[in-house]
Amino acid sequence: MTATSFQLLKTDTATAARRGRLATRHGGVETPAFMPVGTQGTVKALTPSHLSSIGAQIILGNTYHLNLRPGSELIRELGGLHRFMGWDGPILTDSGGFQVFSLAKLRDIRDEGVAFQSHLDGTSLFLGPREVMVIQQNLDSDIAMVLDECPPWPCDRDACARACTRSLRWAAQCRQIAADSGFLGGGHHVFAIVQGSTFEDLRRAMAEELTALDFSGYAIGGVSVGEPEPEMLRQVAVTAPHLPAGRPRYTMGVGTPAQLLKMIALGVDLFDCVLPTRVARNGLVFTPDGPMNLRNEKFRADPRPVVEGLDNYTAGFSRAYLRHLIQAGEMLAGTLLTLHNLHFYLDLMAQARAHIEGGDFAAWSRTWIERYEAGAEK
RNA sequence: GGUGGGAUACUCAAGUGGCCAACGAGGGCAGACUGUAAAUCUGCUGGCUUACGCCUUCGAUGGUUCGAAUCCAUCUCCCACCA
Repeated sequence: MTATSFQLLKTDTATAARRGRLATRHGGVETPAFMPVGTQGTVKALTPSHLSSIGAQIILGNTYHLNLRPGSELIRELGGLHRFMGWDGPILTDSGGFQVFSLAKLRDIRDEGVAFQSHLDGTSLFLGPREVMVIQQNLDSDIAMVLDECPPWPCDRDACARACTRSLRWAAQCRQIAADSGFLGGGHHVFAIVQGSTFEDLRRAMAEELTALDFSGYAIGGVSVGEPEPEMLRQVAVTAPHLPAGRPRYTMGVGTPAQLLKMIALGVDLFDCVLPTRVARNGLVFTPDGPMNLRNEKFRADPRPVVEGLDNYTAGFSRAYLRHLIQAGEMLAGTLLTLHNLHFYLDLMAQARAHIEGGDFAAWSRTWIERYEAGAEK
């Protein structure tokens, strides 16, 4: 039922990079793609029209957060998340698995699911496979993620194996619930998530078992949880080859611009990360020469745009003005920098797609990464 | 002219004999941020120094004291009230 939803248009010869197209009920996604994160039904500081203007194809929402506030029932009554937030492109919703990690002090993992204590008011909230699928169905998510347990780094092998076993069972249950409820038949997707921390054999085994269950897409989870970059890349490198070639591959929660290119070369198609949006609100912008802290005094009178040649609304303002907005605590700073950072990411993905199509992805990305990392060290 | 109150680092503002290079806030400078408990958090903010430490500071000058931002005297400026 999902076999034709992902089209592999081209595979790079020098790397494992892929150029693809994912169909959803709310339109297609050209891959490789970066998905801006809109946890609470908004990509922070931006309007949907901003997102469209910089070429965003698909955004994220979050099961845990939206169910706590305003509640998935309410969103269903009001026509689903797309209508509720005014975004009619595709939406992928995370299952709350990351909150197992990020809200570790406020939850209790059981075999049946995860009992959370709300970070807002302390009330109890239970998220099991059924709950997360019902919530994501209420949200009318185009791509629902299975419930998973995202273990921290480092993680001992036994704990990791238990997390994998639980996550695998939850994935199978989510898959079944989605099929029984008609969610899958209605054209929605359910993506599985491979865990396994730093243990290659656990990752491989989980990838193979999930593949046998036939999901519409496969995510690599358990990265960007505090591990050093080489370890992160290794985990992606050892997992991606065990995922089915005909389905989209999604590395969850990463990364820097250079990391994205490195993972595209490993055969990853989709990414999401709060980095560009979060750091934007803290004054940091991405450039081809590495990140740049616009708060710094050296930009006080700098008349140049953030990055030459990147055409978006923010490009009409000087670094000096943007620095002024940051210094003055003006919220427009968050908007303009977020717009820039996301456009930088989305434009980078567009370039990657073009170079995969053009057959020179390896050389282009090597040059791009060299320049970026040389600038980042300064 | 008289009486009372006040003058502390970039700003506001604590501190009334040693624990004071001096609380706190703001401002400034810098760093962090990777499936968002984040428009957040952390560090520094007299000078020299990696640090130990040394040096110069609390309106000015002089004094008391082993020791003063803190006590005394005089002066300068500011505020309030009375003439």
